[in-house]
Amino acid sequence: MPELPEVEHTRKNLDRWMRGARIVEVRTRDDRIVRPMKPASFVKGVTGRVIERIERRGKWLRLLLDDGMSVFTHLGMTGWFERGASTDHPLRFDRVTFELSRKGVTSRVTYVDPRRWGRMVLTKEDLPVWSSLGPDPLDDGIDEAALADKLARRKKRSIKEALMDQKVLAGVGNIQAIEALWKAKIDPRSPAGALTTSDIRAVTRGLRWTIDRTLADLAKGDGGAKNPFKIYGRKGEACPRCGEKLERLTLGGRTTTFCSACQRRLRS
DNA sequence: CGGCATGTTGCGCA
DNA sequence: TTGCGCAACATGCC
Repeated sequence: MPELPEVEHTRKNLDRWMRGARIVEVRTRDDRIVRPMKPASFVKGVTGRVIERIERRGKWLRLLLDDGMSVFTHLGMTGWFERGASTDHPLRFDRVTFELSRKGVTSRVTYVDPRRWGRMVLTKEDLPVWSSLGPDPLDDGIDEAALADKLARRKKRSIKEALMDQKVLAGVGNIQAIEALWKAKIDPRSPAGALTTSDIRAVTRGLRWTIDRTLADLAKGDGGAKNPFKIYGRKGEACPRCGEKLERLTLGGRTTTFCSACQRRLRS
């Protein structure tokens, strides 16, 4: 599920579901999600704690506990959180289950993750990867001069790979990069160093556009039946802007949809 | 059955 | 030292 908009949506949910609640019981038998900690140690460490606040940076979430510890969480490719009642049947692919109590009201929040690429790390210190993240487009905004600097230092990388580098901007993933570059009319293969100031402005606007749009879709909460994106996953379909056939290639090991007719290929 | 998947990390090599 | 390409992780779904 998760790129920046989905994780932000998750943060809002967790804030409503968990903030101010006490963790009265935790269950996990999965030794991958909480690695390198043992499941039993994780359970012991969080049981009885009150969740004071939920933060997000890029695709990472952080639950701050009342004893100064934090649970850093990453959803990997297929993780999500779901709320239910303490009496519900366990969910398929449940990995970590929190039984909560707040003002005498009990509830359950379950971390679900079929592929188990997600993480849940209980620690007092900031996770190094959390500290190394670049600015968050939603929380910090996108500073075009700072972005230009970062792109200049990765001048030979494709612009798409550079945007997905979490040290450049935190939270931009495959879909958001594809959609933003389409909006900016820039070919994803263009070297990062070839973008002019106005190209960088166009990319910045493209990112804001796709992030806001995806967030709005999530807020509507309409089951997510079909692909809500303009070009992601639409190889072979007509470009919604110029009508030419959308193409696909691989960049940095990731599938990339684009329109060679209306996305300009920049050269350095 | 084959192919593909919204992410991150670590390794080997130039 | 730095950067790049790629496999690995584990499993579902079309």
